[in-house]
Amino acid sequence: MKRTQFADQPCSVARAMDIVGELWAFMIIRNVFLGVRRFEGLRANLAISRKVLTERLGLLVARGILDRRQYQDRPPRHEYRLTPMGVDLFPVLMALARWGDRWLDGGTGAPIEFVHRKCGQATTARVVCAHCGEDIGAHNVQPRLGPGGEMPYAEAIEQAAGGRQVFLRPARAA
Amino acid sequence: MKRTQFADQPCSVARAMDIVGELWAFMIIRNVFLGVRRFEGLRANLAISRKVLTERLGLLVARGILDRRQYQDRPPRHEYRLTPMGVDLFPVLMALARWGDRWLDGGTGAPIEFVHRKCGQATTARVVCAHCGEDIGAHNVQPRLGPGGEMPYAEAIEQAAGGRQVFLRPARAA
DNA sequence: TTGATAAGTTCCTAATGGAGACTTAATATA
DNA sequence: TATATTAAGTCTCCATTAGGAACTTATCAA
Repeated sequence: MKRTQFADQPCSVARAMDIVGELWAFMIIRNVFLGVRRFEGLRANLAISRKVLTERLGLLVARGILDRRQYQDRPPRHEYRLTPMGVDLFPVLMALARWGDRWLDGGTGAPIEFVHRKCGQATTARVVCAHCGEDIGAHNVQPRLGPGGEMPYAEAIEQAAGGRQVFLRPARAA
Repeated sequence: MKRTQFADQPCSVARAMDIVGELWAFMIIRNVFLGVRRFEGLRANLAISRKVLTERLGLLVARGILDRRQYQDRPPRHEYRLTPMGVDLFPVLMALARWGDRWLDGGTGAPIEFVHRKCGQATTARVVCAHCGEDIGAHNVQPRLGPGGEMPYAEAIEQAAGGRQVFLRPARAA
């Protein structure tokens, strides 16, 4: 059976997972961020089979996360660079790493720390509201239907949630 | 072939991906955050097969993300609640949603917005340094080996990166 | 001439993913 | 009383995918 595709769902998380919700995707991206940009380097470091690596790199290029560029002519050799869309995944990666550090470190502390150039400290990611700068947590936000949302979708969620109203309704939803 | 397991790697992202790096994991977690906590609700909303949903829920419970609790006796019925570890994924979810909104919205705008209770605005996640509050981006952090890291691992990355020094070395790494 | 390296391709098999039918236990309805 | 419905799963089957390993191509080095 083909894997279910989420690309068309009216949900940003679904569409994002369609691209990065895969065992290897973030591993590859993380390594590219660390400077491991070439096929052989990735293969050796990730212990991934050539076939799967080829497929994954192809997908990430097709989806616009990576850019495959030739870095020498003879013989032709390529490396993979993050596109702006890929670079913009860095905050997600940091948020994920913070979660992993907090809950899965086995008591040994973070395997890798990131020193923030601005302040010189080993930084941990904090996710805040872009407007007011306060923390964003599960308990201080309320979902509502956005401009790209669809009422049937919201209604389906509310039905699945047992009829409780989940969303604030925007005025235009007559 | 069994999927490669990342749980033992000395990398927080790998360990995190071992749990949430799967097509359905974040979809389920997202729905639980929205209040869809029961088997049938999830199945209907996600259009996931019963078998796969059973497996995924079992895994998320085993990994400590969800808690399965009985909410009525006769007949026995259960629902899934986020554990503290699961609730703590919310910032990651918000960071991922922001990325999806920015790059994958097809020009229609965010399908779901989150209103921040503190400031009343539709919030977007911003990932900042927990120390100084400035943005964290790919270009303003420098990785270094942390207390839970291992030299051979760091060396493997530097070799894969073509010999360039990637990590700042902590003093104790003689 | 042999070897090494980078970057893939191809082939094979085992395991996973998904559809859908079946199960169980209780309540609601005709 | 008989039938339907709902929640929450099992179970079976088959197509697809994952991963290992061997093979390919092109070039430079010894």
